[in-house]
Amino acid sequence: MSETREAILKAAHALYLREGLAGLSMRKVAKDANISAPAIYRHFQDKETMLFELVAKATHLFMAYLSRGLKGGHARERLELAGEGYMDFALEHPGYYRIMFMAPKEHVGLQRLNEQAASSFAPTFQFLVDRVRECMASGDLANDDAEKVSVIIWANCHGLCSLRLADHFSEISETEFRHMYKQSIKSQLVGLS
Amino acid sequence: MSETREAILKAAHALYLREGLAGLSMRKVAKDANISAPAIYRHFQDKETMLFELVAKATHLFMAYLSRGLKGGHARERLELAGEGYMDFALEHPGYYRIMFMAPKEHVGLQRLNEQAASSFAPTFQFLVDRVRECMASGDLANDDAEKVSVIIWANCHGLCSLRLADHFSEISETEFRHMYKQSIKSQLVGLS
DNA sequence: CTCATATGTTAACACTGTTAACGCGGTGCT
DNA sequence: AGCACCGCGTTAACAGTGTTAACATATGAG
Repeated sequence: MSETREAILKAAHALYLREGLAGLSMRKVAKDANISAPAIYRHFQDKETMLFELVAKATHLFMAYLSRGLKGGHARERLELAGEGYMDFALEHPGYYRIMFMAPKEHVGLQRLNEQAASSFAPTFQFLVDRVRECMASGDLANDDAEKVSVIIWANCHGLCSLRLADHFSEISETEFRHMYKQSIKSQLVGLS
Repeated sequence: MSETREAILKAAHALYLREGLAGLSMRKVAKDANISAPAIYRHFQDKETMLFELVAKATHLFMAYLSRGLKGGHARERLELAGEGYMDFALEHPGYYRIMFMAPKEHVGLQRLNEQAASSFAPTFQFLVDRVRECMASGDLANDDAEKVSVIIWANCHGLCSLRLADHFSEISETEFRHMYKQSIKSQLVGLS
């Protein structure tokens, strides 16, 4: 790829992690990349597509976290470990998590981003579905529509993580949160088995 | 209250519902209220506090939806109905839901809003805790830390609703979604009882 | 009557994303 | 070699943003 294109992405990456989406302006990115702002538009259609590149990287990292689950010895353990990987990703990379799952399309004018993110996210969702199918095959989960059950599990994980990241219960310590998260998953799996 | 203050809020309200947060600009609000933009600042400290007024109204409406649960005959039913009220609110007033629960502080520069929203939200959370306590007393839920269990339930509801509102599974029809939501709550309560 | 206060105005500042117009350097074609 | 093209950068500019300063006007109190 182009030299400066990488520089732009690197600058945008760092700036986003430093100041969040609100602080991410094209002019700042340009300055950090030692370039003028309009030059960015030689490499990216607009701000949104530039952002999407970051999301793509984040999705890659996210997949790595989920894949930790594969270390598990049996189906149920693999599913639970994947769930913990999900939480680890959210807590260790809140900036990424926010832009991946918590940016409502209308809020910042990111319609297209969401669509693209959704499609790039498909394989990681498939990973979850696979874990669920595995559990249904081994009897760890009751037989049912695997995709639907996956969504339910995903929503449970996402609910806790997103509320946490939106500071809706910041009074709870991180270890308490992690504990609650695990318990929530376990009790939910009980309900689904 | 002041005459124009109400006009401003009304205009902001309509504009937000019409164009979302991205389209809500002080100048547009001013124009809709037949006023000049800086005049707004005679009535509100800044955009954020103006928005907070809308959130407060939304919270009021939200509480009404939750309270539908009280129609239930016994503890378990009241809890489940409250959960459905939660979903109804999210689906019928997605704009409100988004700004209440899905606006990450850093994204739009709404730090203070989130804090205030959190405090104004406290009573509605208390309502959920009460329902949970009731279920523990009646034996519908296992005895445990009621607040923690409430958070887990809330997260489950929020996870499904927020993913839905973020268009993360827009391929599912609304009736399918409602069905899945109910099933998710039921199975979770099984896990918690 | 006068003075203070509340409430509005216009002009302006410092930003934002984005486009237009221009220029420079290298590459390929005749 | 000359010339056109094109990728890549520049500066200037546009339309929009939240917000503040400076100024005006009306209203009510002493």
